[in-house]
Amino acid sequence: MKVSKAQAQANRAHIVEVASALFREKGYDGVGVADLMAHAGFTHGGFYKHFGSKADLMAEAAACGFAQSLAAAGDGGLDAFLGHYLSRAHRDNPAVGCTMAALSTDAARQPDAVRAVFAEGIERQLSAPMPDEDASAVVEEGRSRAQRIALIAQAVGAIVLSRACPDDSPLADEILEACRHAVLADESTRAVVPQG
Amino acid sequence: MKVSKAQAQANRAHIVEVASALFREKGYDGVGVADLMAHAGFTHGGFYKHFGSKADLMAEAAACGFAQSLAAAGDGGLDAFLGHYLSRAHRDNPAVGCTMAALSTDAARQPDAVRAVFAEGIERQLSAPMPDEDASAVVEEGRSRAQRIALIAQAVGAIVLSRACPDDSPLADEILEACRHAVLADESTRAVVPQG
DNA sequence: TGTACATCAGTGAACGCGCGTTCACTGATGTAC
DNA sequence: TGTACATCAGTGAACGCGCGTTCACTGATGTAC
Repeated sequence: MKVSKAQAQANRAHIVEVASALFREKGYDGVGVADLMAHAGFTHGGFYKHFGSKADLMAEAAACGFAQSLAAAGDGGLDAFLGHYLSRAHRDNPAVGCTMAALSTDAARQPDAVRAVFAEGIERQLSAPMPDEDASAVVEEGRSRAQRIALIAQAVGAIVLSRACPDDSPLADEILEACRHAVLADESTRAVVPQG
Repeated sequence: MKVSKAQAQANRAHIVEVASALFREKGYDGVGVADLMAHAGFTHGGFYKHFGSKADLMAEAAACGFAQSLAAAGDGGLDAFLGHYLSRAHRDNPAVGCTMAALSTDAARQPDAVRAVFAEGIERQLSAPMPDEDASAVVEEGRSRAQRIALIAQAVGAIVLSRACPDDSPLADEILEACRHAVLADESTRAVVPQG
């Protein structure tokens, strides 16, 4: 049975969104094409009417994930951002969380097309307006690019390490808390010694 | 053909070492039992004379990787450590690099037995003597546990993100450099404002 | 506006392949006498 | 020390299964007249 062009386009977008979540949860190798299509409400045969290969979908799903992150971030201050990003909720729900934290290692083993999307996604996170200590505006011109990179790396590393621990591990929670405090402490000293 | 007990034990250790490197390079799902045994110089059938399952080997291989890291680290100062850890050489050779950076995301999707080894491995990295700014010993009692966690998270995050970029990406190198500088800058200000 | 036909999103069976695991077998090692 | 036998690390074929991908088919959509 054919379907209207608009419906087909919507179905395609739906598949990408579902894939984006499933990949983040189970990794690229942890989700099969049949799996994925079933979760989206289709049979697997139609997959190749939309995508050239599973790797093509990986790239599109990653782009979708990065777009979602950008839409979600950046409303509150650094404190609010860290409270959300370095939370147990984020750690325990990778499907709706940060694509960098969930799939960077998987992406590293994929073709350049997928990794190019990651580089672009990271780049866009860097260019996006970053949360600043809005009220206590001791800082004059915000973080440097290098400082934004370092901040993102620390946050991603914290989630990655925390997720590697067993479910009830106290260390898993400690990692999140330690990094939250470290970033905020660094933030407060940056005003004193601006030459970061 | 049977083999002496000593030889069998050596063969087993060899398989674990080979697995440790291959898993770091290609991920847990990227290496099959037959693959792995062939790389170690055996046929796949004998695998289950040594290990109960592939997951059992994952845990042992991770422990082996952590032990190697501990043996390799900690001789120089922080500068030397970062120069090695956040280098292109480390990023481009995961097989002989840090297990946390290479497999934490993969481990997060594995049974608790594997993740327990990771938690223990992270814990041991924290307890190990960490590189300090030996000569310019302005800092009195070294880093706090939380500061060590934050340092490791940042270093791991930097490698993970750098590896997700395409091979010739300038961003991949920039991430390493930015994090190296950020850590050293933080180190120098920590002397000024000891309350980290 | 109404009819005839081409398009193509979605279906479901099938493809070759590699996966983790099992198993009967081999033959040197290690042990009992 | 020498012989007879049990052990068990390693071999290689085979197991069922799920993978990514292909393909003939369906039938509503979209188009040409």
